[in-house]
Amino acid sequence: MQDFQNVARELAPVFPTHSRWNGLTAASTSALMRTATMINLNCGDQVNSGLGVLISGVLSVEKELSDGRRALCVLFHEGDLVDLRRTERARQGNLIAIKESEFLALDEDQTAAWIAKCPDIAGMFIAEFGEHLARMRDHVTDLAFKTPLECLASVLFEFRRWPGVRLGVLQSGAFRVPISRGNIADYIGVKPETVSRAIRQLEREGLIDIPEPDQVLITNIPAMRCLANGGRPRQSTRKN
Amino acid sequence: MQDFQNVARELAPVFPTHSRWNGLTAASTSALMRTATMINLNCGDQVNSGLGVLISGVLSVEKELSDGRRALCVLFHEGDLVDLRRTERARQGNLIAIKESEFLALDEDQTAAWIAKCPDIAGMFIAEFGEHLARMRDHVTDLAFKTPLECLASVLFEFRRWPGVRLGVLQSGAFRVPISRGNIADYIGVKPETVSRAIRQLEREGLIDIPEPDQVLITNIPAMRCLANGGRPRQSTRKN
DNA sequence: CGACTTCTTGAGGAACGTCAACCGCAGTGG
DNA sequence: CCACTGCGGTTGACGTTCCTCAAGAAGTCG
Repeated sequence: MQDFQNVARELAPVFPTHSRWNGLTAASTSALMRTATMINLNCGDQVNSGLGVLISGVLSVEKELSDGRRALCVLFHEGDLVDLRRTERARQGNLIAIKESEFLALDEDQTAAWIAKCPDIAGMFIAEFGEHLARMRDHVTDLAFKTPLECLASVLFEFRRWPGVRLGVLQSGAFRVPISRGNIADYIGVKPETVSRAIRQLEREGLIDIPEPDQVLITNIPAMRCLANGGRPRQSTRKN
Repeated sequence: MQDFQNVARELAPVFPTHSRWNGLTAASTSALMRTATMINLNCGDQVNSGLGVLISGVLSVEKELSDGRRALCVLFHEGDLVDLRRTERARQGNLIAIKESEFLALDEDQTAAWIAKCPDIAGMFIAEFGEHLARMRDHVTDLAFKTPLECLASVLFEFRRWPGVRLGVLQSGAFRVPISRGNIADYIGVKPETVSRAIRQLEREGLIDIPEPDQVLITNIPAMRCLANGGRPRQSTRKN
């Protein structure tokens, strides 16, 4: 009840501006809000709810192995629908916050009912899912056959597309890398050392600039794009 | 018109038995069918439609690079909803048939209208999407940090879960590997040679049996499961 | 039979993971 | 104020791994 009131009272500022959630009808929005609970998360916190909308920050589905290997198999940014409801699979992984975040958790049963009742809510879920599937296909492509340098270029472009990471326009496209190097490594399936070396190399070659440790400016966009699309395959082992 | 009649006349046998599509109401089914076109595909054929249901066979989203590297970023099996409608992303990839397949293509606009009108169709899409997202998260986990041997074990379990691959019960769980070694390689992000060596090794260690080149019997399920969950990390480079 | 494809096996090298050490920074406590 | 600790990031050395290449085996199709 209290949560409901908190959320409903300031309904307008809940969803990030320009997020597609603002396209819902007022009725659907308030219906969803009635099932919602806002959760504030610190970096590293695990999220118990598997359904909701990320208002700000970064969440990730983390999978760990007993020997310490760790993968971040999805990243969620602000405005994303988070839906991990299908848990019948073996190792589902944990939903964790990668930085301080605000998560609008939705009640699973009530939301399911609203999906059935409101076509626009169902359409929103379908649109979000389609977007996430496309994103994951890209990510799988990166992981499957790209070298670390290419992966890094690709993931930098991905971050650059995120809302809220762009710095002042005067900086001509510099943006804030929203997650740590270690997490980037776990996301692209390499070790932190490799990420560090790859970033150095991109910088040495003049493709990117690192004004601050957590900021990136892509100085040679065509070359980086080419790299992200597979411009640097593994070199031949043939002698001469 | 002709296609519609063909499909609608034999409506019952269209969807694979036990597929969740049979749970739709009769009205919704016939509504969908009215927008449907059955397409027969040979191995290697590219599918132009980006929306439909796979009735039999195997489809895959293939991404290629100019230097010949190739990745299969998703596999679809019978009963799966195929939806590649979001194409605003850079490199979308091609939907191709990995073996002879029957694909029930749906008209995008009409289907969108039916999704908005029929809650059970919308629910079906949402359920399928959720399932696919979970599958892709698992696959990303494999690709991100597993060794080829572990990947192979994991993908063998994935195939074993597919409908229609199980052989006679007398064979005690042997199943038909539905795709070629080369395609397995592209799916788990390694080279065909590595797949070949990994299969040999699993066989040598007595974890699996290969009665026919395209069949697998997992003889030591617990050990294989352990392997698939990360039981064989890279060995240390430390000298004792 | 030859031409072709797919799979297999082997040899060798580049690359990335492993380990270790160091740096800078933030927090803590004296 | 400084020492201590812990953490994230960086750099270097080294070795396993898996990719590259090549060649042969096995199956398919004409």
